[in-house]
Amino acid sequence: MAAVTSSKHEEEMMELRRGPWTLEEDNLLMNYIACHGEGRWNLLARCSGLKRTGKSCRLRWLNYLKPDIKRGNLTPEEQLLILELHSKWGNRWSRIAQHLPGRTDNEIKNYWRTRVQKQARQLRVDANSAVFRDAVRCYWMPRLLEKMAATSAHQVDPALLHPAHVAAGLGSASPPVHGGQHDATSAPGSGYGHHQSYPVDPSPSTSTSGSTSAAALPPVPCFSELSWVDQYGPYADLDGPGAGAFDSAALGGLGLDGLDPGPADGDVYPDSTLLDYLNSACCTGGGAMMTTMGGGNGAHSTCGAMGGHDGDYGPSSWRTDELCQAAARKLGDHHQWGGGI
DNA sequence: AAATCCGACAACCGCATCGGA
DNA sequence: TTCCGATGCGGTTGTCGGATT
Repeated sequence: MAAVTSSKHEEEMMELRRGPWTLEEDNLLMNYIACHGEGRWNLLARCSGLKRTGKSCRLRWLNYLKPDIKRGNLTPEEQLLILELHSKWGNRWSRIAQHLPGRTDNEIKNYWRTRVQKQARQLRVDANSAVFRDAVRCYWMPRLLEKMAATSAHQVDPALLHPAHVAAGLGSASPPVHGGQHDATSAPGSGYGHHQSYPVDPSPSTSTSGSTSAAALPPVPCFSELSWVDQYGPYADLDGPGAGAFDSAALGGLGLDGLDPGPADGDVYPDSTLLDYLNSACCTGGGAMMTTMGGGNGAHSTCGAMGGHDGDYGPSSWRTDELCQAAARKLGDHHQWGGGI
């Protein structure tokens, strides 16, 4: 452990910086990488003049400064892909990120923790439980598909901003383009995240605080309106302590991106309509999934029985490509699925 | 208007893995 | 084969801005 000790000693001697990066540090890092390329992060840290660890430099570059980093809210397509891939691979963030060009594992991980896990907590189920995956699959995903259909119909491009700052910004004082909430309206150079205001030239962000483009969407069925919800509850027990209450109150408070809160909106979906909607959107081959779900025959996860294969998550894994195709058909959209998944 | 709470995300930390000597 | 530094990965924390009270 002598090496570790001396390394720590070195770090102490260098008075390593921590916390938010400054514009000057970013420029130093970008300049160095432009000259020497990526990699050899410890050497970079020593030679670039940065008082940062190699790790910190690497992270800053990969998660923030790299030119092909895609900024902006995750599109419905990307959210859908994350849900799908996470169901297959679990918390393999880097692996998932490989399938979302321009997105970092950190970004995906944060999305999962702040959005997805929050919903699971509200449902009082484990985010990795079959119950929650079913809920996601049957409600969230169709809504995302609906959003995708709406988006493509209106020719609205997702708010994706490409930093593309290195080439143009080297040596300049202009920070890369990446808004706090990644608002597309952020002017170039004005958009450091709301946590990334440099000590100098704070560049206020035009944060829109969060939610993606759900505003234009039609009313949506919500969990609390579902007749099968209460029946489904008992099965949640199978997924561990505290997982039993798939209750209406919690469900009614859902604020999933793509799911409206429900009753507060004043729109009421007759259950029959809901069931039709869900059956047609969620199931292929005319399987009466919701009926089976509500049947109370002890089936733990009907969705899981619909073909969980090819994944590491066992029998309760599910594939969404068929689901997506079916839902897209239902929505009159013709998204192609399956490529690369 | 001020205080407090909460959501979101950048950054850090520790551990695992890889690859060269 | 073993050692050790470099790198990658996932979990967690810190901090800030907006929302709410």
